[in-house]
Order: sequence, then C-alpha cells, then structure tokens
Amino acid sequence: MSYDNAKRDSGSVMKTVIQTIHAELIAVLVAVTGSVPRVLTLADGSAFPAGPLELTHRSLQAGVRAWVERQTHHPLGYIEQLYTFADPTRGATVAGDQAERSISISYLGLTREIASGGDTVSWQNIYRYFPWEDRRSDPTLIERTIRAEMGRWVGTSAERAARVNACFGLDGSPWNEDLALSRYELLYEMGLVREAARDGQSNNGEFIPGAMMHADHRRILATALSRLRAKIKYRAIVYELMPESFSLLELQRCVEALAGQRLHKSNFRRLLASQNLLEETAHYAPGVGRPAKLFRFRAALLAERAIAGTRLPIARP
Amino acid sequence: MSYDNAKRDSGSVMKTVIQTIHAELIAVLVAVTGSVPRVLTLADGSAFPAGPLELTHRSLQAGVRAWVERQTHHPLGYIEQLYTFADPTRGATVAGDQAERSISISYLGLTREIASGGDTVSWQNIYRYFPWEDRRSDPTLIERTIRAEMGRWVGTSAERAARVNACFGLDGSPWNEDLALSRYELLYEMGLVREAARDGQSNNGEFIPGAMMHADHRRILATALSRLRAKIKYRAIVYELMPESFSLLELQRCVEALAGQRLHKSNFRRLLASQNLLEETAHYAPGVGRPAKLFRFRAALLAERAIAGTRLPIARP
DNA sequence: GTAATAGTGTCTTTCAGACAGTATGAC
DNA sequence: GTCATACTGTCTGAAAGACACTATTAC
Repeated sequence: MSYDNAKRDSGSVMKTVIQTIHAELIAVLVAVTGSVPRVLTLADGSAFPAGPLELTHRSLQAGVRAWVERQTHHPLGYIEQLYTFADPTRGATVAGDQAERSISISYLGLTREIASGGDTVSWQNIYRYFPWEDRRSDPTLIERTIRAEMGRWVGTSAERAARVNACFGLDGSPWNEDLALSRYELLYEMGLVREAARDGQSNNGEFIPGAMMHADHRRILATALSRLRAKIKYRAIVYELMPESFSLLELQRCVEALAGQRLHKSNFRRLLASQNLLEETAHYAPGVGRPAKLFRFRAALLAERAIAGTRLPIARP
Repeated sequence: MSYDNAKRDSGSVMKTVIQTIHAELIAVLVAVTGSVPRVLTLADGSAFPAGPLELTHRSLQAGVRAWVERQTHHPLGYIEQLYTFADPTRGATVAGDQAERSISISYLGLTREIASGGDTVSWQNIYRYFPWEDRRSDPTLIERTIRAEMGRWVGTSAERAARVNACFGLDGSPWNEDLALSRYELLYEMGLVREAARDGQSNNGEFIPGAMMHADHRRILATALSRLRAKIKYRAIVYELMPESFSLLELQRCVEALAGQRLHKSNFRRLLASQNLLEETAHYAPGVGRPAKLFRFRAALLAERAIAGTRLPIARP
C-alpha cells in the first residue's frame, strides 16, 4: 500500500465546506544600538512587518524578506524561523460553507540598525514591551509591583507559588533570563498584561507596565527574546549585530543588552579568548580615558560556526 | 494610521489569482525501547503520520494529536513544534487562475512504545535512516565509506574540507552529535543520499547506506534528531521516554540511544545526582549479576522544569 | 597630580574526566 | 570460590567566579 492510500484509508469523512487558509509571515528584526536592544516595528511600535505568503515567494524565508523590504526598506541579513502560530483569537470562523483560518509563521532576524524607511516605521526598545526583563540597573523596581500583584493570584496554592518563584527567580530560585516567554505567558494567564483583558481573560489586578501590541505580536516578541537569549550562549550570533570593528566593551554591552543583565568584565573576556572568535585590528577607539583597542570577527569563523555545543559525559574508548 | 492601513499602503498590487494553501501537519513520534531509538511510521517505514489542518482542530497541536490517533491509534503524550517547511518540490503550482501551495508544520513527540495499531503502522529504528549517526559500537564502519565518497566532493576546496571536517568530526574536529541535520543536509548536497537523485540533485558518487522516506520526511526526521540531541542536555526530556520506574543503567542506555554515543557511567550518575531529578523506590530489578535499584522521577519535577539553563559570566552586585 | 575608562593577573571554588575500587547477586 | 553486573570513592586538571591590580589617555 502506498503512502497516499494509507492516509486515505484512515482519513476522516470529507466535508463540503471549503477551507481557506491564510498564511501570514511575520518578521521580528532585532538590532542593538548603544546598549539598547531594539525591534523594527510598523504602526508606531504596535506591530511587526508582516504580510501573506504569496505565489511569487520562492520560500517562506524569501517571502519574509520580500515583505520586510517592501514595508520598511530595511536591508535584511541573517534570519531564522521562530515559531508557527494558529492564533485562536483570529482563528477558525465559518460563514455559510466558506471557512477561514489563519496561520502565522514568524521569523527572527538580526541586523545593524539603519535609518528607518517610512513615517510609521520605527525602531523600538524591546524593554518597552517587557520592562521586567531588563535587570541591568535596578531589578527591584518592577519586582516589587509584580510580587504584590502575583501574591493575589498565587493565593494558597503551593503549585502556583513554585511556578512563580521559578519563573521570576524569587524565594531562592535563581533568575533565568531565558524564561522571558514563560514569564510573559504567566503574566498573561494571571491577567496582569493588557492583552489579557482585551482577549477576554479574567483580570483580577492592576496591569503591569509594558506596552501592548497588535494581535499576538507581543507574545511573538517574547518568543524571539527567549530564543535570542538561549542562543547567545552557544552560538556566536552577536556577529550579525556588531559593526565591522568594535571594542571588547562594546561587544560586552551588546550581550548585556540582550541578556538584560550585567556581565563580569574579565570573565567575559576570558570566555571570548577561549572561543577564538576575534582578531585585533590596528585601530583604537577614541574617547574619554584610555582608548580602546578595536577588534573584528575572524574571517574563518563562517566555516567553523556551530561546532561547540554543550557536553554530555561521553565515554572514551 | 492603523496597523492595517500601514500594511495596505506598502503592500503589493493585488493579483486576481486565487491562492489555495494546504497546511499539512506531520508528527515525528519517538520512543526508546531496549536501547533502540525508534519512530512511529506509516507505509512500512516510509512516512510519518500526517494530515491536513482541518476546521475541527482547535489548534495546530490538537490537529496533530487528532491525526496521530486516527492513523495509528497510539496515545500521545508530550509534543512540541519542530519546524515549518514550504517544500519547494511540492511547492507552488499554477493552473489557470488557481494556484496551490503546500506548507508542512511538523511536531516532535515523545512517548513510550505501545503495540502498533495497523498493518502498515510500525516502529522503526531511527538509525535505519541515519546509520552514520549511531556511534555506540564502531564508528569507523561507515566513516570509511563516507570519507572516501566525500573526498571526491571536497576536491581541492579548503572551504569544503573545513565544512566536512566540522560536520563529521574528522581531522581533529570533535564529533558533535547535535549536527545530525547539518550532516544530512551536507550528504544531500553532495548527492550521496538517495533523495538527492530522486529530487534531481547531481549525483556524483555511490549512495551512503540509509533508508529513504516519502517526500522530505527524512529531512524532518533529521531535524527531530538534532533537536532531541540538543535538548536532552539542558532539559529532562527523558522523563517522557522512561517507564514508571527504571534502573540508572536503563536511563543511561536511553540517553545513549538518542545521543548515539556511549556515556561514562560514574560521571553520568554524578550528573544525575546534581540535578536532583530522581528518587529511589523500594524495588530492585532482577537479572544476572547484582540486582539494580529502581528509581522514578521526582513528582515535584513538573513545577521546576526548565529552570537550569546554561551560564553567562554574570556580574554580582 | 586627578578623573575616567581600558585592560590584566591570580586566587579560590567548583566541576568534569578518568580510573580505580567495592558490593551483591547466580552458580 | 568465579563470574557477571551494580554501584562508589577519589585523584587530577580545567574551567568558572570573584577580586584586586596596572595601563593609557585628557585635563
């Protein structure tokens, strides 16, 4: 029996309803400029570049590139697939025998920031949407608000308390920057972000600061931030974000901006040295104080990428 | 200006072609049985459970669950999204003013193996499709074949040589089990797997052993294997694969099966102990030699999951 | 000289790799 | 006792974390 027969045999009864599926491509473009991580947005910060998958697109990635360039006139470097959503709020609706369904395929891109192309096209600070994710200065500012609001939701449930503590690094749990998405989802579930009220979730408390976005775009941004923070630890993705040459401190500030945490200078440098990613240039950056030596990424880097990986306790023969 | 207006302003000229998009859901279900990692297949091992996204599906995940249960009658536990493909070989075709396009959204699931449900439904050894990925016994067997065939493709290109060495752990580079997808893609590009010839890639050499699959299912399996191997290092996903209780060696064999490598016993145990995942049971497994103590996963594990994460050199204030 | 920023040395603790050992069963 | 498998102890070297130090500019 062929594959197609196998499928038909165990398939469902056909319906006469005609189903139309809309596939939307969404791009989250990230750059880091002067210690601020930013995303490229439309509509004054409330949405990402997006558009339907079209016939002229040779691939999903090509489609994303086309839409971003059309809508923002911003050149596009490295991009990778993020996640595919079938947003229930924009989900299946049936009218007569016509049914509609919408799928969003999101991509994450990394670039250097270039002057934005249109009136409503702009670069926005990522932490405008997630103030609680930036712990570079004083983490306690927002923490206090969150802790108070959460207390109400947790109530007497030990399970809820454990979840909140793990997500937000409270009560002995360490803060884990990768959990950005989990934190957003938790806040949403608790009814503490504005979208929750809009989407008809129960809302028991005050809203936590942080700008809302169109549809589920803010959730997509949280997904992007989580992915970015996890990836920066085992891949040299900062490559795409830095200019031709840069000082070591600039590189550190870039990673700090994404991680939302301050890093330890000399340990950071030791790590860099062990990775053998950089090479010196002959130039120095001017400024107050001692001038900083400028570095660039090693050219041979492309071939070697993605070899490190984490460790398992492998047995040697 | 609203979001929708912004989109329309910079949008393309509308075409009168009506575009139909087919969204297919594909499930890669993995289990480990007796030191063998296996996948659930249809059509005697040549395809995965799959079916179109339907109106009745409340979400993508629900759709996947429905199709798997319908086609294989196998219960489904933990699943996560894998990748979305717009396969060019099954891609855009235009007939009159009707255009068609197919998207595949794949999911990875983890389970314990249960007797398979239909005639052509079966569990297959993953390494049947990627013999070169199993290095538990003798890595040199296939390595020799691969090395010979690759030599031809590499030629005098230093860049190609570097890529091959990094992927296959030759010439001083360490073997990295996570690169399963890269290795498959490289072999495909070199024309050394059967699909390459089928899809019209140039074929310069002999084929490397390994069973072919329907459409791009083997590529999807490679994606799944890579994801699984990467994830097993920072998440306790083996949880889903093991029975109620098990010996430490059984757990080790399970990880080894997925990683395709032997692990170091006492170091593996030390790692387990530091993670605090397990608790003892009162029972012992019988067998030749000293009976093994049986363990189970700690119940409190659910709340704590996904907190570990890798490290950045964080500065303490 | 001071202020300001750039960059290095090194001590201590923790952890990963390797190898040796002991424990408990069947016979 | 032997054989086979289960499990533990510990030595060693390599990283990770923390802290203090020196270097080079502008003024």
